[in-house]
Amino acid sequence: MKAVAELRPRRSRQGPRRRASEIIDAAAQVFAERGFHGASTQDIADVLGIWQASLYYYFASKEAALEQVCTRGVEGFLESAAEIVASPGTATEKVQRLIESHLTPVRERTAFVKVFLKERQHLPDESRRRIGRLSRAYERLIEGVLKTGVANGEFRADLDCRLATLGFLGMLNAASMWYGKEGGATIERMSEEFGRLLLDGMQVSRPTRAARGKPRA
Amino acid sequence: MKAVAELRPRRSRQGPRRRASEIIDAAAQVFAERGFHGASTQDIADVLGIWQASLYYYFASKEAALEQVCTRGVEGFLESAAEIVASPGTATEKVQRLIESHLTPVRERTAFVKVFLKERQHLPDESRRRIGRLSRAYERLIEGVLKTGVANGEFRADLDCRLATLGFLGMLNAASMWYGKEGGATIERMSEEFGRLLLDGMQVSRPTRAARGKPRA
DNA sequence: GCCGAATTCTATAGATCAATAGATGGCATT
DNA sequence: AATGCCATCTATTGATCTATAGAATTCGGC
Repeated sequence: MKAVAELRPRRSRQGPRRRASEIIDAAAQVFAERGFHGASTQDIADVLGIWQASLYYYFASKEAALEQVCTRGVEGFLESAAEIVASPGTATEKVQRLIESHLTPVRERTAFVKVFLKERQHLPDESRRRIGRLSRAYERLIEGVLKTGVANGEFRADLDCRLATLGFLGMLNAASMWYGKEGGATIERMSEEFGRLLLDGMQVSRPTRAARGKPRA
Repeated sequence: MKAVAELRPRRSRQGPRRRASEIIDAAAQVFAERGFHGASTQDIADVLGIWQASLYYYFASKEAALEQVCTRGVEGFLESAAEIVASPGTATEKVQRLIESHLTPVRERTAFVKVFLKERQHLPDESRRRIGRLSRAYERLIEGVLKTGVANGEFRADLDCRLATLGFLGMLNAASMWYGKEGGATIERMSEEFGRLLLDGMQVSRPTRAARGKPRA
């Protein structure tokens, strides 16, 4: 429809990639708010103050835009996890660092991470599979650290590493959904609190829960 | 389009609510698979083997169908949590029972719970607010149990009850997304493993993580 | 075998939306 | 100040989808 052309400051030419990145930022924001199918290309154009058809100068299809958003949503996770896994340190220390490195993109690229988590299922087959492989590789890295921890006695022998990995990711990924809406929930606080919750539940040797469960009052 | 009329066994008249419930089951299944906006009413009709327009005998609009699905997706959570909270027992015991009661609907009504979790944002204002109130009341019940546990010394004094509640729900809700896809992940196993993870992370008095973190190998 | 209600079908209106094609205007460089 | 490219606009097409209206069919009960 209309696109308040009068108010739009004509963009001076920036680096060639710069404007393209603004377009994808807008797409990420809109997809995060309304979902991929719930958002129209018009919605994206409105954020930018340009006409709907102009978007097609930057991407070939709405699905291609989703792919770019999701790609930015996963990028970095695998790399920094691999770095942590390869570095020296106990499994406990690695888990703590994995938590921090998982939450950092949530602060830096909230919309991208949200879209990756909720909308990647709507990607066309090829890119969905590509991104699915990345996710699975990431999960495997985490699960590997847990298994190492079990093997060397840091973690309980009966820890179900697969379930613990899924629980770990479930807890941390939920954070991306309410980050920004929950007042005091900073990345630092979450890293600390979730680190304690998860690590204390994995580690060995403590009295049974039933025994400790008795309240003193 | 077409709706294989030859193959469809004409439904004999069942209880008045019975057929309506089958329609909503189909909607839940389709919404869970493709998302609310990604699913067409045609998709729902295809599952049932009837014509798209016939659905409107059962609901007034696609959004009304979503509302019915989401309502069935939340129902029971609040009631059984309230019952647990009101019953006698330690906070530890209550948390364990809250975990089990949260996961049970995931087995019984997987599609409904998934749709509630992922699609409720697309409900029209009024019903979204109604369902939002239910969710928040549920969260408050859980947070209340954690606070009680901190107050009576079962849980760490420095436990961030709000974050722990959100982490708790994040972990458990993620389960509904992969339940059925992860081979050995039964509700019982998950209750047990997630119970240990979360409770051990909340309870008091153990050596520092750093000290226990040293591997023996 | 007929009646009436429950259920499904047929036909279509009306809206929305992604995507294409080509025109237009500005800006940097010369 | 003329040129050429980058970015956006204008106009439109065709597909898809929700929803409505009313006709037709089924079935249980009589």
